This record gives sequence, C-alpha cells and structure tokens, in this order.
Amino acid sequence: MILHIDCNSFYASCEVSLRPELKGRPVVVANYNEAGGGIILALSKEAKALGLKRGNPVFQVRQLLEQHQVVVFPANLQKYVDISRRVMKVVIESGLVMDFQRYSVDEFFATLPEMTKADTIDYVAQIKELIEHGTGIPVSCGISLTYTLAKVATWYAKRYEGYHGICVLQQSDIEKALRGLPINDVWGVGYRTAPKLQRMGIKTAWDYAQKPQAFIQHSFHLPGVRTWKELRGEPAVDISSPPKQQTIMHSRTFTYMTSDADTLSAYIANYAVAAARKLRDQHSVCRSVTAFINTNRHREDLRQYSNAATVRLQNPTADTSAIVKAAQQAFYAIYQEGYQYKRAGIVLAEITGDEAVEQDLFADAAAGMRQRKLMEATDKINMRYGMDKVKLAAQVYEKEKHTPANQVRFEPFRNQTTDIDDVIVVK
DNA sequence: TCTGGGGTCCTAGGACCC
DNA sequence: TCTGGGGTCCTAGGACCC
Repeated sequence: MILHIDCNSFYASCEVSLRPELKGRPVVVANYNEAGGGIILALSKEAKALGLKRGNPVFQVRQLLEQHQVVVFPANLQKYVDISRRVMKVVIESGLVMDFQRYSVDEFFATLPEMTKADTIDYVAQIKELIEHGTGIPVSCGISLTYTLAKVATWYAKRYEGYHGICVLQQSDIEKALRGLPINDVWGVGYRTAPKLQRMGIKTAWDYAQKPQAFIQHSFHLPGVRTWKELRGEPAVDISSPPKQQTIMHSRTFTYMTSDADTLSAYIANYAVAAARKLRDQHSVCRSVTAFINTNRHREDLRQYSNAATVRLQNPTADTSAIVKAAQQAFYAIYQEGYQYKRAGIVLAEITGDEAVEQDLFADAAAGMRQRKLMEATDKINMRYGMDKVKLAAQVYEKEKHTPANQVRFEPFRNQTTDIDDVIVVK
C-alpha cells in the first residue's frame, strides 16, 4: 500500500510550532510586501473558520484580520524547508516505511508493509505520533493502492474528524470514496479541465473512472489516462523526482507600476543575481537565460503587454556577471516604452552540474578561473556580512519612497531554525 | 494604493534532414 | 484532380502541482 503524508496548514503550523502560545488562535502566513501585504498563503483552522481563504489579497481582508486579531506572519520559505527536512528525518529514522519520497515541501509518499486494515491504522498512527511529537507539525495520512488513491484517502482524513487524521481505502472502499469525491478535487484535474468535465456530465471521481479509456485518451491525453488508471487502482504515476532541478526562476511583482527601463533593468539584474546564487548553491551551471516582463493583469483599464526573450550563452556558467549581462540583453529585446509594468523575472534553464563544464575551444581558461574565484569571494562576503554587501553596479536603483497607510501589521521575521540569535531558549 | 512565487510535464507544430 | 514520405529535434505554450 502507498502512504501519503500531508502536513496540515503547513506554513501556519510551522509558525505555531515555534510560537506554541498561539495554538488555538487564528494565524495566517502571507507573502510580505512593503505596501502592506501580498496574498494569504496558509491559514490555521481557526483562521479558515473566520472565512479567510488561501489566495485572498491581504488588503481586501484587512478588516477581518484586525477585528479577530489574526496573527499575520511573513512567509519565510527557508524556515519551512528546514522544518520539512525535520519531518522527513523523523519518518526515515523511525525505519517504519520503505521508499520514502518527498513530493513537495509539505507532502510525502512511502510504501507500507502488507497488513490488515486495522493494523495499518495502528501502524500509521505511530508514524503520525512520531512526527507530531518530534516536530510539532500535525499531519493527515491517506493509505491506498496508488498515489492518486492515497491522496483521495488523505482528502477524507482531513475532511472528517472521525478518521482522526488517518484514512485507509482498500479495494472494497474505493467505489464509495470516489462517488463522494467531486471531480475538481482529484489530483491532476485543474481549473481548466474541471469545467470541461462538468459539461460532459462527469461530476465525481467515480464518473471519470467509469468512462472508457479511449474516450479519456482522446479528450485528456496522457496525463488524463494516468489519473484514470490510478483511480482504478492501477499504478501509473511516477513521482521519483528528477535528480536535478531543470530550471531556476526568480520573479517579483512590484509594489508600484513603472514604465522606466532603467528601473526595470536594475530589477532584472537583482533577480539574475539571486538566481545565479541559487545556481551556485546547488553546484550547477546554466546555458540559457530568459527574462520576462508583465503589465498589471488586474488593471483592465490599462493596455496590457507581456513578453519574454531568451539568450543562449556561449558557455554554461554560474558567473553572476555573465548571467546578469544575458538577462539584461534579453530584457532590452522585449522592453517596450509606454506600458506600466508590474512584474518581471528571469528563468535559468539548460542546467547541468558544474563538475565537467564543457569549455568553448576559444574560452579563456585563466579568465574563467579568475571569475570563479571572484564569485566564491563575493558569496563568502555576502554570506558573512549580509546579502548584497558586495554587488554589481547594474543592481543599483533608486528605491521609491512610499509609506502606505493602513498597513496590516506583520509579525517580525524570525529564523528560529537557522539564526543563532533567533533560536528559542528553553528555561 | 494594494492581487505570489516557484516548479514539472506534455503536445503541436515548425525547422530541418535524407 | 494529382505536388513524397519518413524521420528527429527544438520551442512555445498550455496544463498541472504546491
């Protein structure tokens, strides 16, 4: 059987686990932005009960947040990744599961030894208890024949208190479970496909699983067929993750719109620097650099423009200045005057390991080595004295000064798992 | 005033080859 | 009337995930 472990309200649970006095209070995590908040990314049970939803722009729900004294945390991805690793560690060290796989920051899959249903529940309860005791993160568990069915089981485990967070779906339980599952809650069915399915009269996972394979293949192609097989109990999904990340993206939505090329180009340079740093962290090099810019899609009164351009590098590299140069070249290829831009970003692709970098015959090996040393040195300085203490001239731009009124008050950033000054002291 | 930031996989169609 | 036929590779864009 496949076991699926899903951390409940993960980001919010992480914050609460480090601030236990907040247990039982409404807590949300939103991505922080200087103008007073982006959107809500995660919510505790109590916050959900107030009618707050994932994806709500913070400014739209300000009243509700204040009225109920909701605690608002700025998203701190590094911390969540760190806690996610601890959850993994607890499960792996328990020795209770086989083929443990991390699917995302808050979801894991594993294989369980064969047992009766009652024994399975007891067995998984042990794992659940170990995680909750060891990390403070509550989890829900689903167990079934395939990955997709295990996620169906987790859907039930989360939804009905009676399961106490653990739901097992055996062959004989599957029909009933699928009949009760709306098609749009099936893993692999997104917001584009769901309405199409509705129009075809396919309203539940069961309806979908009952269609002939040829029909599914014709209408929904390979991904659709995979989901179809999985729902029928036949494994078809492979989640063994590719060894290395294939693309690295860095993008931001700005607080204010701008049409100024110099400002945008400095933003692009900063994103390129961040992406290059990430590239070096995982000991990789890239060969293609894409820049993209977008206007504000929420402003129907303004003219819209979105575009992207890619520059292919002569040699695979992780050198900041080469990547910045390519990113800016790509940017100027697509920049158009007269639009109000709201978002920009860059994507690094054709990523490979830096062990054996294929060198251009004419490349200057000595210069490459100097560049590499320069990168190592700047990374070290920035690591020690703070981000961007040393930077490229291209990264400098004039900060727009605005102090918006009516801001939602965020909790301060605290890195309790990585920064010695923030580590919790137990008395 | 204010609306996220990452990723992966698949397919169709164009360019090119013989 | 009728305009080959079989490949491969690459890219853009769409769909999905959290």
